[in-house]
Amino acid sequence: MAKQIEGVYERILACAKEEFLTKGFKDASLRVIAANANTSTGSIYTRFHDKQGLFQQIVEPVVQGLMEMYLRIQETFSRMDGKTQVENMGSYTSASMDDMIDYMYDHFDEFCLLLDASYGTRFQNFMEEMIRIEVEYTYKYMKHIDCQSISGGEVTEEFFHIVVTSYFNSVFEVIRHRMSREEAKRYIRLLNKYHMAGCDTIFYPERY
Amino acid sequence: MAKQIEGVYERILACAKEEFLTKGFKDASLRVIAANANTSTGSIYTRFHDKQGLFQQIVEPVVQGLMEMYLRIQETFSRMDGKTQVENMGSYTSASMDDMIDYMYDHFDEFCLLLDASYGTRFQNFMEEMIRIEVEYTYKYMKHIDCQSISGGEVTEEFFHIVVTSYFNSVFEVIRHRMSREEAKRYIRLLNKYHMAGCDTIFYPERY
Amino acid sequence: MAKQIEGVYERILACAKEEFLTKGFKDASLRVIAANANTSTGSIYTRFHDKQGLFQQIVEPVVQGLMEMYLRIQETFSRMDGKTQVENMGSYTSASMDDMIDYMYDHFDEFCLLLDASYGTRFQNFMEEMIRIEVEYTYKYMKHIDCQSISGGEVTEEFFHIVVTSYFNSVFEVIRHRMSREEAKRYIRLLNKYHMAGCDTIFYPERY
Amino acid sequence: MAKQIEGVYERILACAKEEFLTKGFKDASLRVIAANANTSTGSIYTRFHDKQGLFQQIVEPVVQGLMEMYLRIQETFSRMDGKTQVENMGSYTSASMDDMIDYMYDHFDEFCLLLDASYGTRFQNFMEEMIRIEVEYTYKYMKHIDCQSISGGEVTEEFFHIVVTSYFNSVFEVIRHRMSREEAKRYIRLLNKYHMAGCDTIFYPERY
DNA sequence: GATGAATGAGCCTTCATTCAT
DNA sequence: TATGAATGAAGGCTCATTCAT
Repeated sequence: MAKQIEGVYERILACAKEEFLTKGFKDASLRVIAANANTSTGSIYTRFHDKQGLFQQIVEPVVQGLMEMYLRIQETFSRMDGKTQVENMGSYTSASMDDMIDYMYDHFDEFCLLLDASYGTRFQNFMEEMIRIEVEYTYKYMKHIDCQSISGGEVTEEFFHIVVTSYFNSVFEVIRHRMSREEAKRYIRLLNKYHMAGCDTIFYPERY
Repeated sequence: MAKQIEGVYERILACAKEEFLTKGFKDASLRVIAANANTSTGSIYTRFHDKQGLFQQIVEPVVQGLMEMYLRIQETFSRMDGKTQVENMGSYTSASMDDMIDYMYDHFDEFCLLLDASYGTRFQNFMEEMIRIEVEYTYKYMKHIDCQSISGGEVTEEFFHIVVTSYFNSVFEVIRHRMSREEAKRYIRLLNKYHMAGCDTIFYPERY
Repeated sequence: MAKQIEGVYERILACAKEEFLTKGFKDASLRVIAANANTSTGSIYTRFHDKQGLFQQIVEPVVQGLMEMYLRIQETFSRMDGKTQVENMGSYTSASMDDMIDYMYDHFDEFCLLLDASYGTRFQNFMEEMIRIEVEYTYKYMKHIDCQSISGGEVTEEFFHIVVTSYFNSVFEVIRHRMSREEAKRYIRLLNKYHMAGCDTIFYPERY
Repeated sequence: MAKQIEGVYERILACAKEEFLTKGFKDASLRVIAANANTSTGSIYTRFHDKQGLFQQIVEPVVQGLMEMYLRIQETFSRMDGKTQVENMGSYTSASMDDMIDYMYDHFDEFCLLLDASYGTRFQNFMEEMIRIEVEYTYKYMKHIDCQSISGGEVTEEFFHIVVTSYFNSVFEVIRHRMSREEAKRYIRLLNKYHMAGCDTIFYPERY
């Protein structure tokens, strides 16, 4: 009864991360990964079924973790009463983002894979999916609190989507620059202000 | 006098655009392009020399046009005297961006190729290059007019780079949404306000 | 009634020589030849039928000229009476070779093509063919004058073939070195002595 | 433990030898080799990395063996004292050549590949290299023993190069004739005498 | 369960030759 | 007759995946 050789699993994952990060999913070569991990292509298939499976194994826990955290944040916010929501939106968003950044830095490589190396996998739309959810929730909320520029039709859901994408991408860009966690947080706090001010121009255009 | 069969050139270009847009440069197959264009792989080589050449033929004029326009804009601005610069920065930037949007819409597919399908070609860093130039020029300019948060070290060039990337990407995101030109312009005007306000939080943080 | 454009024929030949010399018959590209000759591939086919035909056109006159000269030399020798033959063999061979060298130098490129670039054509065995004839004639002659080592079976026709090949190749080697005609002749005269002495060891082994 | 299917390695080598011998390196087709060997092109790559690697695998050991043997022979000779050298040159050369012939016959196909099918590989100059070495050593030696025709400038190194080439080629020609090993040796012994006598005409022209 | 050789489709590219203009 | 675009077979090579050992 042969047992899976200890350490191989981990080595494959480590080498796969590197290969995927360097070349992207499609251009990554399983043979190269196997060779670097000092094992055989076959043993990748035993453990991960196929190339997609390998990528998924690396990335899925982080996807789920991120999604859970994200939904928890949304959930918590939506359970607040209306007044609290309005009063704390800024600080809550900021604190939440801090937690998210921590999570991303705790799973840095995996997150980078999702960001820039997932083309060709079923995760290639992960970021878009998150943005979609964010847009949906927030847009509903803005409508709910009767935001004028939305009910007035000046800010469509599509435009809001673009803005949120811009926001997320600016955060991701910080990640891509591979700065230290603290520096990143400082920058992202600045970005929050930046985008908050930007959002004001959208939702309260009369002030501009 | 041997002539190229009429329409083949156009068909190849059209099918190549589609193939490149769908799969990206690397994953695109010349066989598929040739088959869709109802011709032979060889006839691609007759016209475009090789795969890179085909992509280049599609994209290069647009790259040059865009670069020229972009540099002309920068040049014109830098020739204004200091006072005019400060006073008209906002409106000038906005008008310039309108021209750029027009150019991009005039060459829509080509621009999308540059945006999302150029990995593996010598154009893969085109957007980054534009951003780099924009950052360089503008950062110098801000320093020149003695922006406090820059001389104070709060806004590093790196952070500014992130912000500009965010700005450009939001514009590109509009393009990606494939909306009508007019809608796009309207959105992008809004985005300009959005980012201007955001930039104020960076350059004049004392107000926030 | 369109006429063949003047000078094209010559230009194709010139460029073909260069291309064949540089790359050999198989690796030579008709498109390169046409391009260098400032004409079209088609015009090569009009004039020379195909790739082989082009090579042949360059080389065939020289092949024939050389063959004629060679056969004339053989013929003349065979018409001498036995005594004259024996007495003048050395000087006659030497003078003949001088004439041949002149011929080769008069058609230097063509000869080099035959020598080193004819693989893949019907001329690839041209040299062997010449050697075969030389062997046949000379061997018969040696037998005729009742050479002991031949009738004694010590020198087979095959061995004689090898020796003649060696002789010819040493002459060709001089050609390959691309020295001046005069220098070449001087060297080849030395080579004649060299091989004459060598031949003596074969035909009169008792002296060695 | 995945094993290479038995006999495939050998079959590929055998078919490759045949294909290379028949068509030369460049014109040989891996597809044809694979088909003849009843396997897939991929399995050639598994074993030999690429086309060059396949050729190299066949030929390299022989190249090294021959070179080692050759250099050992040169070395041994150069270690003799001057008098012994002069006295035994003939017999030593002859014995050495016998050993070389044995080696070539022990690796007949490989040697033929080197001889006539290596164009386009890194072995294409192997024979010239051997000749170059031989010329260098021997020319030095002749100078050293103060050969008159060398110091007199009658025999240049270039001419000597031509002569040595002629000698080697005559030996190779025997190989090409694919005669039995014994016959070959007998012929080559005769060739040695032939060329020795020839060399005398060069180095001691006053006797002729 | 581990191995890695085998597979064969697919990649870009080159070429001699044909043939419509 | 001149042109050179069109053709399609063939080239070397890579790869994810399968499967016998």
